[in-house]
Amino acid sequence: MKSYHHGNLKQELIDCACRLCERDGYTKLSIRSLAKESGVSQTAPYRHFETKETLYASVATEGFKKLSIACHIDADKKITKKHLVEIGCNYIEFGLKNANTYDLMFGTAVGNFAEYPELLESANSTYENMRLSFSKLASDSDEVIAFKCITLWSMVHGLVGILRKVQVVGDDFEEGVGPISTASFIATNLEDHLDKVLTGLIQN
Amino acid sequence: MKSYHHGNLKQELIDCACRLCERDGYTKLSIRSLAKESGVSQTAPYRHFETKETLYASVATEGFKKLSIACHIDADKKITKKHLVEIGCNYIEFGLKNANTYDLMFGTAVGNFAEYPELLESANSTYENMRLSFSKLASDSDEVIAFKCITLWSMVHGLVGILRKVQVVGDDFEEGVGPISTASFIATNLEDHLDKVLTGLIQN
DNA sequence: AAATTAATGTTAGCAGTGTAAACATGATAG
DNA sequence: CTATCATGTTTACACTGCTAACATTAATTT
Repeated sequence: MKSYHHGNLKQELIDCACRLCERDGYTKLSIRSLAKESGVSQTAPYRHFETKETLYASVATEGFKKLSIACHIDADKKITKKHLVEIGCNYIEFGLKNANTYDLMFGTAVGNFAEYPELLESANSTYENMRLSFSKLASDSDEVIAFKCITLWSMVHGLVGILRKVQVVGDDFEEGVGPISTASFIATNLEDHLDKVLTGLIQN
Repeated sequence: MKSYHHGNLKQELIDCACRLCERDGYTKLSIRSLAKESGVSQTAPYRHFETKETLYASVATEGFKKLSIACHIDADKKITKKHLVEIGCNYIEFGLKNANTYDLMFGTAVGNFAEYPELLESANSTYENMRLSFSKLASDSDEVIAFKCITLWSMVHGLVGILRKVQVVGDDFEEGVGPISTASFIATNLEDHLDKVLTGLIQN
């Protein structure tokens, strides 16, 4: 009982893409399979996404929105180091639990965010949230805040990457004191770890 | 004047793959185009690489070897913080200048390093080098050394990722004090930046 | 040295992909 | 009611990874 016009195809494609992308990785995602899943012809998606990268951009946009939510701290009052540690932990948790989507967000599948206004906006807004938190931590200059912000971001971003990589290998190997078990240790003591490195960054 | 047997196909394919991968990104790399480039039939590469991932693994292996060299510090004597800063800088420089290869090394194109002994070995050896440097910095326990090592690695790894991402967008936008110009600032003051964050990590 | 085997290369072909062009249908605006 | 425009379909092309069957050369064994 399906009419010629689907009615809600674009959103359904995005939702489906998000699901499949997270399940199998964006590499396995094909426009054709997506179309089939939505019971529509192979090329129908092209009415809504100029190219595959456009679809990727939509999925990545959703990803940044979710990341923003995951990293959101509701503290109107003063923000402490503990809050920032929490933000960092939530960030890393998101990156590890949504690894495939995370790849799409930070990999090279979408070349230049500037070509996709919504994506650029959602990514900037994620940054802006973190920036705001730092601005509530201490009365630093904008430059210093941005500096701290990027430092924390690159730190947690790096941890996501390394922890994931080592974890995969760790499924096959488990040694005594090598990188693998060390990474596992860090992963299970994230709060302490972030606290330690953040202390060096902020003198609060 | 080419004989039926190429003689050195495997190595030529790897070399060619490394070149093309770095030039266009591993996504654009196809076995068929590679074969054509080497003047050999479409399926000849399959005699040397079971699957495309195997080829990726070979390129990634070369990448880790180069990264090892880039991060090598010849200091038999005592190693200082300054040396580690240098290692970090060299690492980041490698990641930024060989961005496409770096993607292959740390992305998900090669799923599990353990399936490719040479890759696992070259990656581990890169880690081992860094570990050795830390062991010459102070007489810490193995656990502490591994901890510091992974922390530095994730830090520089994260910086590579964030700097690249922001740089791409920065080609189109350039603001005053936002993330883009801040990242540029960090990129052009890498040594200071690494020194600052390393100071928090080591009490030397 | 001859014969057998293993390594390496080729041809043909399948199933799947991104995407463009031409066409069909249905919703909407005049 | 009609014209237009957004949306969906069909067909087609060039490309991809990969397999199977076959050809040629190198290496090994007798």
